[in-house]
Amino acid sequence: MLQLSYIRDNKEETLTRLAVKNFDGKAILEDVLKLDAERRTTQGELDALLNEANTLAKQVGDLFKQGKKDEAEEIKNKSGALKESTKKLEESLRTTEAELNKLLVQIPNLPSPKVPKGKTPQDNEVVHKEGELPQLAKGALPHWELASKYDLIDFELGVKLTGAGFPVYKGKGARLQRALINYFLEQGTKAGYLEVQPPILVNEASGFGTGQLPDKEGQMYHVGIDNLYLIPTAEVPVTNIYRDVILKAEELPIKNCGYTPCFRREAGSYGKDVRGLNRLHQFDKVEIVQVAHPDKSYAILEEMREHVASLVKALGLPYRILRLCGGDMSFASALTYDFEVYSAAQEKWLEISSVSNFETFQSNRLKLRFKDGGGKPQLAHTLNGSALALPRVVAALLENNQSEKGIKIPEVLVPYTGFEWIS
RNA sequence: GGAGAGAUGCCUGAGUGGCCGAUAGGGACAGUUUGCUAAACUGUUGUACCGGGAAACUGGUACCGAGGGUUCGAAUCCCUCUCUCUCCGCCA
Repeated sequence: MLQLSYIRDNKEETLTRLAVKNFDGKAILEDVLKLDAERRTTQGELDALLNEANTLAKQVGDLFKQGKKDEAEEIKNKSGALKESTKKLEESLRTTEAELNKLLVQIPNLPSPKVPKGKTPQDNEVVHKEGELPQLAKGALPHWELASKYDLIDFELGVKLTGAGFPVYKGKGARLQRALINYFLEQGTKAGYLEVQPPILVNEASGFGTGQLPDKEGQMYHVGIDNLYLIPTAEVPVTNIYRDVILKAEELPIKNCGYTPCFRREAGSYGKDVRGLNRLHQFDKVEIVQVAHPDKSYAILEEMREHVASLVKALGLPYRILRLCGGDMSFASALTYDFEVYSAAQEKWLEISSVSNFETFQSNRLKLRFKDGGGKPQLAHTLNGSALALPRVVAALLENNQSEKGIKIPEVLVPYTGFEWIS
């Protein structure tokens, strides 16, 4: 959620930057500013009335003590009359605030000045590319066929138990999952992130805090009986740790990492994009989250990008980093780097990580602030990134590392898998 | 799931209708004292919004789990909800 004070003081700037995200904010901003002005007038009037009512009430008390009953009664009547007007004003203030809020949550975050213009993924800017694209022998298989050839993942069994998009990992397939999770967590810890293990169901307030609610309700699984949501990413519980928190400046930056399963309904997807591991309803991910001082957040974004790059590199996967264009960015992000690895058998790039700076967009909702010395609390910046999401890493590893001998496990993973080959 | 107790500031905890934005203790911070440490003493110690001011600051309003009600006046009384704790039941 954008800060109202910022919109008020920088209307034109806001419009221009929203346009980079292909968001025409003209009408909504007009309404926001109008409601804001209304709100302030109403509050001014209400405060004046309440002030009067408070003064009168005090007088009544004093008069009663002095035994001046008649005078007290008189003021009581006066005060009672005020109540009508304060009630009306309170009601109108509440309505105005609700309307204002409803509009504010519909406005996406402003993209940082570095964000390229554009509408589609084709307009994303490739900022880095590394690793040789593997030349596979004839007859190379896509990962879903490798998965069944070596009995690593059983998609049909998952359908039986739950439905499509809930695979069952078996044997070395399961062990590979566990190895990747451990490896990623270990690297996160080494990079100074505190490992946390959060709940994977969250309440509404948490969903709102990171921006999944109210709009993206349909993307999350909802446990109606208890009104809880299955998390689509660890970002939600981990970032919400800091909801309604005022930190000390010296506590920044806060670095957390965590592994969780993630659940996404992925309503509306279909076709070859969802084949095999490409898109699942349940998947595993290690997430890194930072809460940063506003002056440092972009340096930290680069640091996080480096961390993710080091993981991909260590796994020996050819990858590229994209700076997302305005049209392809998420609602809440100010700047996003996407990591894609090349999947040789499918001959396409698969997104395996997304690293973003949200600036104050989340913290404004979360009321996540920090205090510098005796100063006023100010909003912190939040950042997060996948480090990494497993399924597509697994897909790329299986496909790129296949040969007649089987599938070669990257060296860094061997201590965690306990085997060098899947064959 | 059943029965009971409770929710107050950074923490503990007092406060049963006006003198309460809120006693006290602890913690933290600042100052004084001290050769250092410790101790002692003094002071400070919330957030949001509206207004004034260049600013330090200052006037007002709201906030004692959340929402409603009674009243001239609510932390305090009433109702609803949420959560926590204790005991019992069930249980990895």
